[in-house]
This record gives sequence, C-alpha cells and structure tokens, in this order.
Amino acid sequence: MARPFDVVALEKKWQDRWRREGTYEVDNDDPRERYYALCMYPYPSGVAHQGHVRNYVFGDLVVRYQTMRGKAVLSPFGFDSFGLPAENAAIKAHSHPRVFTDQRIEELKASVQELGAVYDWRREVRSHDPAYIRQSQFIFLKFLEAGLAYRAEAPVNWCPGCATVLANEQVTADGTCDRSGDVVERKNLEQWFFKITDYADELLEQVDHLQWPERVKTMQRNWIGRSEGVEFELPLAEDPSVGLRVFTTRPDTGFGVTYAVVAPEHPLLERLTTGDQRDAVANLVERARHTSEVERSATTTDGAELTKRGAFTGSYVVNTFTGESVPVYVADYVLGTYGTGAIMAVPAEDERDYAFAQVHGLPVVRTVATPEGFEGGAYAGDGVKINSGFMDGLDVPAAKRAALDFLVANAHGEAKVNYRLRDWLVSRQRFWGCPIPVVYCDTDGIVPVPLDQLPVLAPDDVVMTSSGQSPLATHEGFRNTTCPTCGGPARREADTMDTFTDSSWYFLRFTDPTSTDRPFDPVQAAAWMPVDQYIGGVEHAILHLLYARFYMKALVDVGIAPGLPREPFTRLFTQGMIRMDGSKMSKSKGNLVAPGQYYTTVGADGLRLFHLFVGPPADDVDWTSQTDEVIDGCARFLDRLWRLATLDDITLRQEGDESDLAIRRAVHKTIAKVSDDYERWSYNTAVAALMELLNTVGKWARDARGAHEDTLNEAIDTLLTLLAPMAPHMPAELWEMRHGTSSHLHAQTWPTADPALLVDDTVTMVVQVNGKVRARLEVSPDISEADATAAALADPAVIAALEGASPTRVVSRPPRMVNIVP
RNA sequence: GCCCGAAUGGCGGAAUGGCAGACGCGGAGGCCUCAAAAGCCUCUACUCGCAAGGGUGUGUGGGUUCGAGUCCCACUUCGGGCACCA
Repeated sequence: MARPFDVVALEKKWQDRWRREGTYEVDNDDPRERYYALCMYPYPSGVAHQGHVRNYVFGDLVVRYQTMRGKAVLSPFGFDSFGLPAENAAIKAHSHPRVFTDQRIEELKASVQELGAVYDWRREVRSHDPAYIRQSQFIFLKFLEAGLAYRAEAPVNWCPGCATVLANEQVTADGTCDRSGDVVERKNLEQWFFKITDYADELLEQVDHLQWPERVKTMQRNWIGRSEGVEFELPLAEDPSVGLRVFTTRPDTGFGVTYAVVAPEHPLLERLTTGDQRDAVANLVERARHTSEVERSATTTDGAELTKRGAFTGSYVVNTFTGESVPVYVADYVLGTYGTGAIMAVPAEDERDYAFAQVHGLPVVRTVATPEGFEGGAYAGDGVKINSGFMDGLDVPAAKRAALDFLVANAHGEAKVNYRLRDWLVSRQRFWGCPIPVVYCDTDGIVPVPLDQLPVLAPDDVVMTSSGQSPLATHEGFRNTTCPTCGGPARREADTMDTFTDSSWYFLRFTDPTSTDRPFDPVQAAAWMPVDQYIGGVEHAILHLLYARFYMKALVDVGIAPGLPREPFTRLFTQGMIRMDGSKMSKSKGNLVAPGQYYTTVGADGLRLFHLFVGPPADDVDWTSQTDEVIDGCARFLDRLWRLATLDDITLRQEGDESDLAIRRAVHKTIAKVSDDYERWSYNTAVAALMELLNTVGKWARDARGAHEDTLNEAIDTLLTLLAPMAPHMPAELWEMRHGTSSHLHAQTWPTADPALLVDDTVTMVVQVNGKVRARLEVSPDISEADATAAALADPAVIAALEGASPTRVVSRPPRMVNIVP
C-alpha cells in the first residue's frame, strides 16, 4: 500500500536512535521508582514468528508506558539457548550446536529489533555462555551441599526414534514422543533430582497471593495435588510382625475394606507372593514393566483388560477395623510412586476398586448409606455411616476424624499429607545443555567439582551419535579426570541438566549480568526483584513457572539470594496463541507467517497495532484470509493521523469557537479511557478509542470553519502521546517535526485528564416504559430525581406508551435513566 | 470422568445490572478522476412497512430484578487443563 511517508527509513531511524542513545538502558542505582518488566526469554529458533511478535508487542508497550509514567524500567532480553532442536540439527549436519544456536540468536535478535521493541542489551544473557554455565553449575553445587540435589534410580522416558531420554513434557498424552511419534519406553537409570517436594506446601500456599490468571493458579494447584489422609498398617495374617503400609483419604471406609492391592514395584511383593501364585505375579510384573506409564494409567473398566492387570499374591492381611483377613492383590492400577505404593481397597466407595472387585469376584461392603434411588457401583459421596461399628450414624467428615483417632490410639497409623508433585528429575542424556558438575571416584564416591574449577565445559570434539548414551560419556578426554579429594582416577558425570534449570534463574542474572564470583549480587537483585510484570505463553503455566518459583525459594534458603522475595513474579500475563486453520501456529507445523513481509508495507507500527487491536490480549488470535486487510486498516489509521498532523487539507484559524469545547472534552475523555485501558490490559479498546478520537478531530478540523490551532495541537499531541507505547516510530517522527529535535516523544510524561473536561453540559437520559426505551431526553448531568421523573412523565412518546395507565412505580436513576412501570 | 474458560451482526470484537452491536474488516451507494489507485462522504443485526414507525434479537430452557449480554440454576456446543494420585 502507498504510504504518505517512507516507513522503512522512518522506523530504522528511530530504532537506531533508541539503540545509539541507550534510551531504555537503566542502571541499578537509578533514582526513579523501579519497575521490572519481562517477557519469557525465548528458545532461539531463528527469525521471530507472530507468537514472538505478539509477546514482545505487549512487553514493549508495558516498558514504554511505565517509562512515560516516570519509572526506571528494567527491560532485559536473553536467550534460552540450550536445547534439543539445535543438537538434532547439528547431528544431521555433522556440525556443532553452537554454530546453529549463535546464528539463530542473531536472526531472532535482529527481528526483535526490527519490531522496535527496546531492551537494555548490555544485560543480554545466553544460557550456553560459559559465564552463565559457570553460575548454573554454582547453583547446582549449592543445592547439592544443601541436600536439595540428590541422586537416585528412577524410571525415565526413552524415545527409541530420537535415541534419547525425554522430559515428561515431551511425552504426549497417548504415550508417544511429541517430535518423532514413537512410543516412549521406560528405562531405569541413576538420575539427579531436585527436591522440589520439600517446597510443596509453600508452593501451594503462596499461589493464593499471586496476581496471576486464575487458570494458571488452578493448574499449579492441581499439579502439586495436595491430599490429606491417613497412613496406617495392615498386618500380614500369617506374620503380624510384617505390616503393609497403605495411604487413604477415606479412613472412614475402613470397615468396607475387602482386599488390599500393592503396586507391581512394591518392595514387599516378593515376600507376599506364595509359591502357587509366583507365575501369575511374575507375569503381571513383567507386563507392567513393558507398559508405558501413560498406558498403565489409562482408565479402563473393561473386564478382560482388568483381569490381565491384576493378580492374587496368595497372602492375606488383617483389616485393622474388622479383624478379618482380606486377600492381597497386585495390580498396575496402583502406582509405586504415589503414597506407599499400596492401598486398602473399598469397592463400595471407590470406582476403581469396584471395577476391579467385580472382575475378580471380591465382595462389596457398603459403609455409607447410598441416596434414595442410587443405582450404580461405587458411591463416593457423603452420607450416613453404616456397617461401620463405632462410626455408625456419623457423616463422612466426622467418621474420618473418628477413624483417624482409632488408628492413632491403637498405634496403627497417623495423619499424612501426600502430593502428586514428584521431585524434579534434572538429568538429561544430551550434549547441548549445562554439564552436571560432579565426578565419581571409587574411593570418595560422588565428589562435587570445586568452585574454582568451574565451569565444567563440554569439549567441542564430542561425537554426537544416536546411541541413546550421553554423548559426553563417549569422550574419554572429558570423561576421565582425577578426584578433587584424593587425586586418584575418577569419571566425570556425563549427563547435562534439564534446560528448565537455566530458565529458572535467568531473571535474576539480568539484575547483575556480569557477576563472576556468584550468580548475582543479592543487593543488586533486590533492587529489581520481584518482576513486576511477567509476560509469556500459557504453555509455560506449569513447568517453567513452578520450577522458577522453586528456584527462587531454594536460592534464598541456600544463601545465594538472602533477603530476596520468595516469589519471583508478582504479576503474570499469559497471552493467547496465534492459530491458523484451527491449530497453533508453529515452526513444526510449518504454518508460520513471518513478520518481515509487513515491515516494508505497514511497518512495525502497523503490525504492532494489529496485534493490539485484533482482540483481548489473553484470547487466541485466528490468522485468517481477512487478517491482512485488518492489518492494512491499522496502517490506514496511522496514515490518517499523519495527514492530520501534517495539516493535509486543513485550514487553521486563531480564534476559538463553541466547537472547541466538544473537541477538548473528547480529547480528555480519551486520555482517561486509554489510561484505564492500559492499566487493565484492554489494548484493543484503547486502540478503538484512539481511532474514534482521530475520526472526531479529523471531521472537526476539516469542517468549513477550519480548525482552531491551539485545540488541534492539543488533540494531535495527545494522540501521539497516547499512541507512543503502541506504535512507537511514526508518532516519534511527527513529534520531532512538531516540537524540534531536542524534544523526544518517548521522554514525555504520560498525560492526565482534566476532570473539568470529563463532564458534559447535557447527557442523554433514557426513558423506559416497562423496561422498553420510549424516549431519549437531553438533561443536565445533575438533574434531580424528581425533575427527571417529571420530565419523563411529560414526554409525549411516554404518555402515548402508557396508554392512559397511571404509573404504579417509577424507578428514577438520574441522569442516566428513568423506568416507568404502569 | 473431574476442573476451568467461552458462546453477541457476514467476520474480529465492544458494552464494570441501565440506549446491545463502540472500533475495525468486509459489503452497498456516492464524491473526486479522462480512467484507475489512493483518499473522502453516507448506509450496513434481523424483520414488517413506500414512509413515519413497529416488532424481534446476545447458544437453549427456567429464575432473580423496575430493568439481564452481564447475576443465579439446569442444559447444549466449542476450547483448554487434569485424568487410575487411593
């Protein structure tokens, strides 16, 4: 489209100027009030796509707006530059992931700058930078020292197609690899874990106080999955010295326990299995081992399927409540990793137990009276206790307390809280990540690499095969080392850390990016933390945000971040996805629309305005065949503003007239409206308000009477100022044309509306008869209730609508509305 | 299955219990022009009517209220999250 100005040259001029003059660089001792605005740092995948654009448009708006509000705004940028895509690309091309990564970082950085988003680039952070690696390892060692990092054997997800271990989040719901589509297998390996479960309660409780979207908070709560119950012992029938510990949230149903179940991984299974059951049990255990966790956890009520999934062990335990012996089964519907790995089964009040009992012919004993007309198997609701001895007649909550008291009094068990949250497995059998800084010595065991030997860096000549083994393990020069403690031969850890560890503290590094002896100076970090506004995609609602919250607390506790807040992100905003043809726009789906094509036509300003105008920021955006026309519409708005500000077609007059007041009122109402919209993230309506004001002013200015210069100037300057955070380039140019090169639009103070100009001489009052609008009257804004009623009743249209009936009730809400009920 | 969120013109959307459809896209007509592009102006929920004017209308069915797109209950559809967590 033909523009009234050279959009490419104009935008480049201002981008260069902001960079050259360091307009948005802030020092840690800045005297202004601090504001930390942050977009989630991206994985560098090359040229920015519309998802990035959307993210950075919102972020940049916040930065520029808060700056105009007089704050010192920290706006840093970095790259989450470790990760599997670069490693896979390197394997394919027989190259090094660093080559890909550095190249893609430059591409992404350039396109972010083309968008006109401004950052303090002096603070740039890249996770694969040796200086950053050093500090990531420093943190690992501090966690190790504090007992927050530990090593244990665990089942992991292994993808045969990718020949590597996958993170949980890379396994799709149906148990396949989200990249190759292969069915994920399980392998038992010695792995490093972080003890995030130590913080389960705090992570859960503090969710309540975060100014985050409810949706995200709910997801965090569900993920942590706190559940209160009782853990107690069921003694073995033939040997009461051996007890089977079970966890339940329904101790009140104890009298309904008709069998018990242990997980296939349960340590007592061997002991429980009798000779004649050995084959059946072994079969089941073998089967469970070859079934993926996802498959195993798939709900089924299919009888044949359930038969295969459970087997009698041959042993019996004594039901603590009834004193009767009940059989012990092994079944894969009980997970070895949750609770005690064993349950008391109550078919009458648990659906899974009911289905299993039906198939295996186990008795059902109800302990809660079912509601009238209840038909079905298990009843999990509240009701009066029956068949339950001392609990009979109680309701469920009271019975739970009674059951707990009974178990405690008899020393069988105690109250217990369980969590769905597991410890964080951080080992990755990958090359392109942060090496775990420990060595293994036959004499001294696990030995941390001394701090003065950090960073541990991967050598460049590692052969990245697809064997499934950690690439670093194959490099003898790296692998073989000496023990820091005894000096004898030792082997380096060959695994790297989950890349989520890098993204769990980068926001702290930004506050002190050059620190060498520690990750950051806590005093410098305290100047900015917590992040005032964090912005990113909802896809990180659980993992990244949970891990970062954990890191923050752990960093405080291990002494790296003394005195810092325990929550890193005060306010979170999650933007909607860009969809195309119903699915998420992403590189892997090959449906990207590159922003580059728009920079030469509508410019970054036009594209930014589109992202703000298209709908509420939290909603998904459908990229359709109409989208380009909407984008053009945004550019047309900017062109109209340009023509108005350059006085195209406008006659000026020096004297004011009665029309000025209406224009000035429109200007000030827009200031109030847009300011409010900015605060509540309603950018689409803010853009609409600016369009409306421009339409109003444009019509007025081109009226036969001409435009009064002072009023027009106020209107134009206000439009430019209010628009500056949204579309920063062209308004800056117009401002410079109007006020000279020494005046910078982005250094202006955010305007305040004059309250006197927010009220009109008259307002339209609606008169309803029985809820239907019958008349509109122009009245004074401070009209009294009585006057409003009188005026309404005197209106001919109202009289006609009443058809002679006298009003039985009049609701008068001056000056907006009067409702007359006949 | 459970938990969240959403549903408004041809389309994206606006409306904090008080004029439904702001703003934009698309569409129709007009001005300008030799013509086009660009720009500008008017109209554009549905429906009855020549018109003035009337009726209907925010997924469906109920309810609260003088008054409901907005609040409550039930349901339908779509989207998202969790899903043997004992």
